[in-house]
Amino acid sequence: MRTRDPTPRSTYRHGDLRRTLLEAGIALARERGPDAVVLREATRMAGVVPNAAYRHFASRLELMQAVRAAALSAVAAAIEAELAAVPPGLPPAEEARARVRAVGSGYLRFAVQERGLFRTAFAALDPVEGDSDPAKAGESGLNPFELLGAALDGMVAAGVLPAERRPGAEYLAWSAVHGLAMLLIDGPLRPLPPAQIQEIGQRLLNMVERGL
Amino acid sequence: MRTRDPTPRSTYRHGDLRRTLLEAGIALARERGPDAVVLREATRMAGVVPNAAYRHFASRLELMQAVRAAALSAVAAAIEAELAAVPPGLPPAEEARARVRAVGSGYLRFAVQERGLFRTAFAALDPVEGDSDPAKAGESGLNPFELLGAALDGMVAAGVLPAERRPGAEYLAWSAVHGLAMLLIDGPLRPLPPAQIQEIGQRLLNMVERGL
DNA sequence: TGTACATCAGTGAACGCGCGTTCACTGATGTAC
DNA sequence: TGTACATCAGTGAACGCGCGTTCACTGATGTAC
Repeated sequence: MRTRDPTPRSTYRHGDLRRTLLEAGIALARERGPDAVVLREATRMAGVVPNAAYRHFASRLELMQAVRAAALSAVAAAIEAELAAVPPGLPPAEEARARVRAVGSGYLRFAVQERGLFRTAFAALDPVEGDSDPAKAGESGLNPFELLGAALDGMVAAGVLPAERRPGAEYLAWSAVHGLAMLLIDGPLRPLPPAQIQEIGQRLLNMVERGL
Repeated sequence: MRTRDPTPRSTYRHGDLRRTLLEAGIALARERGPDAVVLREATRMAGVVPNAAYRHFASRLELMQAVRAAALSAVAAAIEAELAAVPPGLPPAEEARARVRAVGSGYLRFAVQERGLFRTAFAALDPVEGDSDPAKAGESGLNPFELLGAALDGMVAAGVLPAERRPGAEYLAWSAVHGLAMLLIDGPLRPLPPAQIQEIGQRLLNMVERGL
């Protein structure tokens, strides 16, 4: 399993091994999901002896967590990109709705386009695990969940969502979108052509909008 | 890792090793999820030498698939139990709605109570895998997805769901419920107390009902 | 500006582990005569 | 009803694999004088 050339160095020191290992880990996660993030493989890709990794990560788990944080950032960035594409100048109610939809679309788009990273971002690392690291943020400094929360707040502010329905609403919306992502990625909807994926995604967002 | 006593036999022949191995596999999946379904461990639990398994399963994957089928049956059975508890004598519209909710509740209940089996039932077996075995059925002979479909058909028949919205509706409903199950099992909602789990489940089902 | 030295990133070799799987076997069972 | 024999379920021993991780090391770097 040669995922990347061993990149022989001329120098004894590597330069920035930590970053290189992290990027190797991300590449593995992108290609084959969280289980593919193997410490030895990352060092191979970096052209370095296996135990060199221990200068930078205390264990495989620590590397894994760094990769996971990067994957979460990437999800946030995808959502932010979609938010940035919301046309300006809409009436407030429309804009608020469009922003919530954008969060959902960005999430779904990322799931489909970066299957391995998406699974890495949300995989339970271990059967029972602390999981207490704060989810990593995107450019805005918000993680995907917080971006969704902000969009929902916007709906309340625009008078589109009754305030008494706001608490916990992110869990409902997140559930719907996350569930569809799973069905598209690992489940029976995997073979769907892009156009149908797009359509079912929009229908799901309609359901959420109407149902919240 | 002694998960179960090795159950020493007195007879040379085992009797029903296939069933015993399958049950060992199910026990492992129940306790620690799909990755815990390890061929050697199953034979240890059965009190048999590792390669004895090959008389009954061609490979670890084949055992895994049998365990997965059993897990899917268990999901279906949980849903059927919830369906059976729908009170009789409701007006048709109410009953149709109650049945759809029952499918969702059964699914969620199973996910929370049988975390390991649930994950096994829906885990992608391998990064890229055929997945073409027909989902195993419960008592009714229907798998979870088909049970949901039947309940939705009931809503159309009762005039509660416009027929033109019926096609594909199972994917929307399934997404929502499956997503919540994931958040409850592996995600940030894991620590929620049972009462709150119940409440958010009902709110989600409200959203689906209203949004479909 | 030049030199001595502490630091510490990466090396080399090796562990023990548990896994799935293969091979040639042995001995209990049940069927044919 | 009794015996010979084919079948085939489970045994025993061994493989090669890749993994995470530990140990004592070496040699490039950069700082203090």
